[in-house]
Amino acid sequence: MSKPRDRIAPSPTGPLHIGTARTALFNYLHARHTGGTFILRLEDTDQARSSIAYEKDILDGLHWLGLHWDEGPEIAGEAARGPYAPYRQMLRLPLYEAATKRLLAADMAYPCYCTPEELDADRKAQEAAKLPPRYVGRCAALTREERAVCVAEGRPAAIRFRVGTGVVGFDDIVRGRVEFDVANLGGDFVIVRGDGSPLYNFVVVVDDAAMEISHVIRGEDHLSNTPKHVLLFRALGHPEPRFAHLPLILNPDRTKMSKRKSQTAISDYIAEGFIREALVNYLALLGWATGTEEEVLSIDEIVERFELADVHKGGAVFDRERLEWLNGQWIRRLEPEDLIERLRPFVAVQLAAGRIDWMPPDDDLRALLPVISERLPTLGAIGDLVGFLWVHELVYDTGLLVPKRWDVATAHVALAAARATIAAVGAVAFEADELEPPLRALAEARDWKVGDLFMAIRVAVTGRTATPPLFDTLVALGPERVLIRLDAAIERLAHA
RNA sequence: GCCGCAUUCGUCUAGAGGCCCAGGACACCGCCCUCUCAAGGCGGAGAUCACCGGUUCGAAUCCGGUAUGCGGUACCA
Repeated sequence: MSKPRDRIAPSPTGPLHIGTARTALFNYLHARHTGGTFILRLEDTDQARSSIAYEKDILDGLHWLGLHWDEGPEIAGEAARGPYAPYRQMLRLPLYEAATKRLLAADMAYPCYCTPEELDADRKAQEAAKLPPRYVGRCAALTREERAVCVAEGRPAAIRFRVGTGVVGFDDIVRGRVEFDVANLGGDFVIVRGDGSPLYNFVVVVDDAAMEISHVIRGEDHLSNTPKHVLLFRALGHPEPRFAHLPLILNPDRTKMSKRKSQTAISDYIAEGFIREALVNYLALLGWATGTEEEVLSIDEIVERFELADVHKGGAVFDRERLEWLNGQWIRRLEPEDLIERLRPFVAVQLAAGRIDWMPPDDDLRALLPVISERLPTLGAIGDLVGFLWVHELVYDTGLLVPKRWDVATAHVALAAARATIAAVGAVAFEADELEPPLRALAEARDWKVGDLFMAIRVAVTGRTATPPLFDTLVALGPERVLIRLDAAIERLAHA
């Protein structure tokens, strides 16, 4: 048996959607697991809604996720890859025309001259009669003469495919046997618009046939289109591919995930600092599981374990909390240099937003890694976590300097004493291990709770009540700035 | 309306007739660790397996029906 050929066929009418990314991932997983070929095809026949910016967003997103395709369209000056080019539907128009002609010649399709008004009236009448909407077949049996009249009148002709009668069935890999009575398909459906442009349900089949796609893996929302596709494959004289309809990703209210109710653009997740390993891992686990208790898996481990037959049938609610947890898991698994590399753009964003005053050198970031990696649910959290390290002036509420058990005077005395203690440690010995003992001793000598003393110092040097461990933070700041900030805090308290 | 698909803790899921009065993970709660916040460890709470009926010595697992939800029903993709 020949190797599988799987494809993702996004339409550039919006940014890369979580659902498209998941479908792409499952196609990729199936191709890689079986040693097959993963193909990218751009479905850009909806010219009105397609844009090059969306196309770029989609391609970049797929690349970012690591879903590299074996065959695909030309992009940014790079030639198309693969023996079935072009991989962009607007460039394949002649193929659809040829297929249309064949269908027309065999009378498996026919021109339809119905106007939108007529169609609309039909639909309304059916609705009023509580009948399911379907094409009434007005043009199905036009004589040569009648057609000639329409042509002479210059009426545009859409092309309709004859659905015939009977039951169409197929064996869906995830759902099993699915059957539809052709009578419920809504009548002969349009495959080419009046303006000559072909429709999705048609081109998808022409292309899947031409590209020898063996497995059509897509969202469940396409399940009811499948009988039309099966009919078309047969009419075109091409063997049908296997179908696998994936469960939908859902909004919290269990409706199909949508922009209205959820964050759906992959680029938004990237911008927040989710990393590809986590997103891929999370998406793979929506609708599929290994059957073991393994959950944190690399894409290669998933490829190894993936089976289409193990995919679920029921929809899955997108759970951001779980994604965040996985993101943390993966951030902690990154090699230090890799993490620095990925963190840098997020620090740059802070700088550009004016939330920090300078860009820290990599050495500074590297030194921080041990204390920040377990505190980053997303890379974008870096600013909130340690942005105070890279600003000239701290902005905070003076009241924070006074722990609950203390009054202003105590805080003032304590910070002054802490300043002296820290100064006494000196720049040469400015290490966490050298700073902690004397400050603990100070608290003990004055009968202060160490937590209170440390909290006052923490706020004085960071402006925040939640930070990485205090002594590591002091070291990261360096002796000069620690003393300057302590002085500033002491000054504040003097006036409080 | 019609057609189709689905239904195990709040969420993601394990489960393919006895191992399940249902296991894991996220979230939640408590404890431990602890200078705060995390991370980590331990523990807890949380599912009459949608419902009803059948098959069977025995059903979350098989069969039928019902309910609910979702998807589709375009000269969108």
